[in-house]
Amino acid sequence: MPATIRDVARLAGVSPSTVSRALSLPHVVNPTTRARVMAAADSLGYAPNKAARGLITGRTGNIGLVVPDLANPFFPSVVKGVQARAVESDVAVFLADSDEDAAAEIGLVRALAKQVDGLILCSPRSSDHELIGIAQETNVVLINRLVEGVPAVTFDNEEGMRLAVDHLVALGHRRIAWVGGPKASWSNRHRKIGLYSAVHDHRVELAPVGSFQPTYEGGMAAADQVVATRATAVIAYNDLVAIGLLARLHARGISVPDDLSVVGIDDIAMSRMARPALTTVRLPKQKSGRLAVELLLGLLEDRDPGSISLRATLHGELMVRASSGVAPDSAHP
Amino acid sequence: MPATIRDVARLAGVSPSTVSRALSLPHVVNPTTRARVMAAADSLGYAPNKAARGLITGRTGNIGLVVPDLANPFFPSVVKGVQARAVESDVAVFLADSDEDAAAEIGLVRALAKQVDGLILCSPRSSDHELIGIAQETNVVLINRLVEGVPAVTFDNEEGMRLAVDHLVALGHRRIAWVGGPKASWSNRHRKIGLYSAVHDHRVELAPVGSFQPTYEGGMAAADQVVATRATAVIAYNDLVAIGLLARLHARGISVPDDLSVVGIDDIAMSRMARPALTTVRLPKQKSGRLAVELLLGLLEDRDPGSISLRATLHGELMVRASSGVAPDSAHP
DNA sequence: ACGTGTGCTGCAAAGGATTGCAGTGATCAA
DNA sequence: TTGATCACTGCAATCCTTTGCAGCACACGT
Repeated sequence: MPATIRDVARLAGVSPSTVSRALSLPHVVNPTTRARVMAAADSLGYAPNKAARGLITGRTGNIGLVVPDLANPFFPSVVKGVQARAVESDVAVFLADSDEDAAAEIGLVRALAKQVDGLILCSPRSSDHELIGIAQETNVVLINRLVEGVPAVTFDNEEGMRLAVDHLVALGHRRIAWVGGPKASWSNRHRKIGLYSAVHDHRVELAPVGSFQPTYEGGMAAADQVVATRATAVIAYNDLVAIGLLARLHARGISVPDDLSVVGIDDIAMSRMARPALTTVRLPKQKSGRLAVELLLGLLEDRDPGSISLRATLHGELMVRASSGVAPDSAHP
Repeated sequence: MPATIRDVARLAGVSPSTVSRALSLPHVVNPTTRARVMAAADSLGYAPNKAARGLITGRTGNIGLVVPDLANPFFPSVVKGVQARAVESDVAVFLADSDEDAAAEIGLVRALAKQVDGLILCSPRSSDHELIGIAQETNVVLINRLVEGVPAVTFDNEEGMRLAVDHLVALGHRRIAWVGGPKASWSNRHRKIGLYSAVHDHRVELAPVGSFQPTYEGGMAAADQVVATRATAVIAYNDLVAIGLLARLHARGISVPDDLSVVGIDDIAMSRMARPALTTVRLPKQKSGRLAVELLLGLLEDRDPGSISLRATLHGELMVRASSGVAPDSAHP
């Protein structure tokens, strides 16, 4: 039903080859001819069939994006960034949601791999081994995960946690609780490292309360243990957990930030709207998506690796809001 | 790099045609041959090239999904539903975000239309006229929008508002404020209709306070006008607006639900976590996505229209939470 | 022994676009 | 006038699959 290159050729009175060249290599065809072709093309509303082109050029002009769970407010932001950057380069995006399931993730990747030029895997749940395997077969860029030899854009988690700790220490806190995320999580590991290093440097106490689900419920579950540590501040694995903490603390009549300061990391939209508004470390989520696309597009240009940078690290920014305040007993220690 | 049908054919000692048939029409090839082909195929990890197949069959096995804004928590749920249903039928999904821009929306549709079997447009911002035009060229299913002659899955907004009003009236409220959404919005129009009809039937007063952005900020902006109406309850255009109301009311020292009950519609994840938790009408968002895919797949099967239902209406469910309570003066009217 | 039917399989075209190579015609120099 | 150069343009092959049609071999009935 849509116009083909032949229709345009016939209407312009030239051969299909000329149409193809007029559109993609404008300088090699006679300006008069080109004008005629152009006119014919947009009188028919012609646009080349990407699939057909892909067959011969080996490039589809499509990329794939896999995320663990769109219901987690972190990921839509990343998707949006990928989207925005992709349309700028006239690239279409396949989206897949693995539902936090590593096996499903692999399946989606396999299904997508054949019809895209490259893949962006955001916070992949698969093992390093599997990811390396995938990276050998396809062009891959990781977001929020680092694997030997695979291009990636990551957040500086260590620095982010340091920002949080610096902030709390400046407010006079000397004993800080930590609500950890899933043990298997790459970012949990790195956040923890940054945290330990920061508290060590400041010579303040750390009270870890274990691993929890990275959800609102996880935060609710962790709250009582946090209270039991007698810390005056708590840093949560992420904002969702922090908001869960806020809810449970309120229910128990513990005042934030007067009795306890709460700090998260991510800065999802919800954090601004929490009560009290959540102090957190803003991670440039959309930017990570944009950057991943740029990395991927770069990979596709020069086939020779090494010519372009394969790593990008994004920095967080402390957003001081109402959930953090001076330590309760800092006036009379 | 990936194996082609010819590689499989060579390995199995048959012609490409036989391979093709062995995989898609198993009953027409000799069982022995088929076994040999199968073995060859998965020893090479062969999967047919969708683009090449699409070229000849006219079916790509891909669908497109366009949403106005992924940052709005309503849409990721829909996307997730579409996704989930699509993978079940081995269909891949192109996702595009129009950023609330009608012109961009059309552009994305045009770009996508050529490489998909059909399109799902969620809450499209374009005019009826444009949508009809698109529907003529491509298979289209709308979500959350009704246009003459175009298949669609919608929510029963009228009924949803009635649920909200019934609830408030039962709690003794006699004067209800309404914070409207964007004038151009299809769902705003229908929610308003349902609302007017419900309050009319119950013979209670309605105090509309105008149109606001469908955002947290919109809700903040509307709050003071709501208070000025002296209504004892307010229904917001959606949950985001309701949560904005909650925030501003709290800031002004107005207690919810003691002084004022607040009800939203959508039931986004955030609503459960609001303080107080928001009473709202849950719209089956994921389900709408699943259903849209089914409708679209149905359209692709039988080309003859009329054989399948072109419309689906989904019903909301009242989620009573802490933001609504008995009317303040209902004990002594 | 011959014709017919049956069950598989292969040939070749088609689908839309790109691209190396060859051909056309014009222009210019000798 | 002829030969060479140049700027364009067209032919045809190619990418990977699918599918209508034809062909082959075999078995069976007569």
